[in-house]
Amino acid sequence: MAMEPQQSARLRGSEDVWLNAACELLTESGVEAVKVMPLAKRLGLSRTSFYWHFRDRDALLEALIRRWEEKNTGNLVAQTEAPAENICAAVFNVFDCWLDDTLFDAPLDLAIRNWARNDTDLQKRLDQADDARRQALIEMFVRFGYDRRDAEVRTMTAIYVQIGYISMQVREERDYRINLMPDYAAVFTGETPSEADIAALMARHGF
Amino acid sequence: MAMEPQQSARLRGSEDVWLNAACELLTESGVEAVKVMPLAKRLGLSRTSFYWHFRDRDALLEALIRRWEEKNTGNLVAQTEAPAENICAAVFNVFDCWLDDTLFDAPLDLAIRNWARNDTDLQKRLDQADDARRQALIEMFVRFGYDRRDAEVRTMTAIYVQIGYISMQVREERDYRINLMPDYAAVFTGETPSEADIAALMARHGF
DNA sequence: GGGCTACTTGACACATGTGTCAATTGCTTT
DNA sequence: AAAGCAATTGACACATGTGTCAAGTAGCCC
Repeated sequence: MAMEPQQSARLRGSEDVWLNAACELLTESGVEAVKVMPLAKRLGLSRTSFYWHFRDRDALLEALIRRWEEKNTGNLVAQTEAPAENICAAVFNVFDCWLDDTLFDAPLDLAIRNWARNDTDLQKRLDQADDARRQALIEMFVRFGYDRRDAEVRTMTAIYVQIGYISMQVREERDYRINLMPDYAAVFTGETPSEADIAALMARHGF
Repeated sequence: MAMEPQQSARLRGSEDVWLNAACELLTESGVEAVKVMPLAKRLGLSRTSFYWHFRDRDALLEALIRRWEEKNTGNLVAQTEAPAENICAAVFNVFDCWLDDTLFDAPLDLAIRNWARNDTDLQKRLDQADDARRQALIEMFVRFGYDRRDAEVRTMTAIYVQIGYISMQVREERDYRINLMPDYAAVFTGETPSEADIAALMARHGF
């Protein structure tokens, strides 16, 4: 055991080490799997060492929630507000989230959703996040001339598709996915995206 | 405790009693919650009594999977094949599943999906079910003149919306939901449903 | 090299879960 | 009322999880 070189430079960071491992376990197997004992085994550390960094298991779970809150919703809302010439280009801005892991952590979002089903407090925080995302998308459609009711249905279509997609854990090649995006944009908006907008989307993501 | 009259007529059924309780726990809180001890507590029975009806916990879980397999996919596929005059009417036939609990158990579907994430065997069975549903929907769109690629995108939109909807556990009034259905049908198909088809959908569900 | 601090450890106490077994209860059938 | 089967039970043995504590180790600053 413990054949790794002692990284004397990075003594600080043990807290993050536990948190990262917890995040992996959370996204791989759900909250129920985030237990101190398996975590310790995975890290090759003593189980009790955990309690030097976190008060208890609950403190670790709270840290996980904070990490999620600080990442996903903010970027998604920002993408709906990015400047765009037409509705398809605006939708493509949102699609950036599904192509760029630094903008949105889909597995984490899914894990939080599943967790919230058995945790009333977390469900409240999640509802707030969902509300913010919904409002932002509706405003985006309205800004491009859709009437409110139509904007709401198109927003919910886009949101449900996104949640359904990550919920089914689809494993597609990146280029397969990006190739379908113009088609999805057409369904979501009812308009056919222009070649220029498609090219811009592609270019942003290295195609 | 146990104030219920002893239902002497229905001694047989204890197995179902455990299975139903397990199904409730599964849909409410996930597989991790389907444990013999809490189950016994909920039923007001001794924990060990369970082992007279099932060999072990795994046998109970297997029974839960069977119950799901025998219900959801079959009805959904059947609805895609129901006779229809046009694509909107066909989509409305599928929507019957989201309005009639006897056709499709959405919470159970969600619970199975979450469970499958940590169970390779179950994931395989789920993949087969999803494949069957996908093929059936694609054929439905193709039958009404959509080209294959378009049919695939529209199918995946419909499937993701459905999964996303149940994954987010939306709680809407039945009549609110049915009122939006013509709008969703329009997004999914690109066609506006006729008043007659809308009226038929409503009538089938008592509106 | 002595001591500080950051971090790790094993032993202990306890809760909740699984599964086995021999004994018991309570309907029905005769 | 006796026998028989269906269903239930408590005691036992064991695994995995949580959290506390006092003692131990490693790097670093003087």
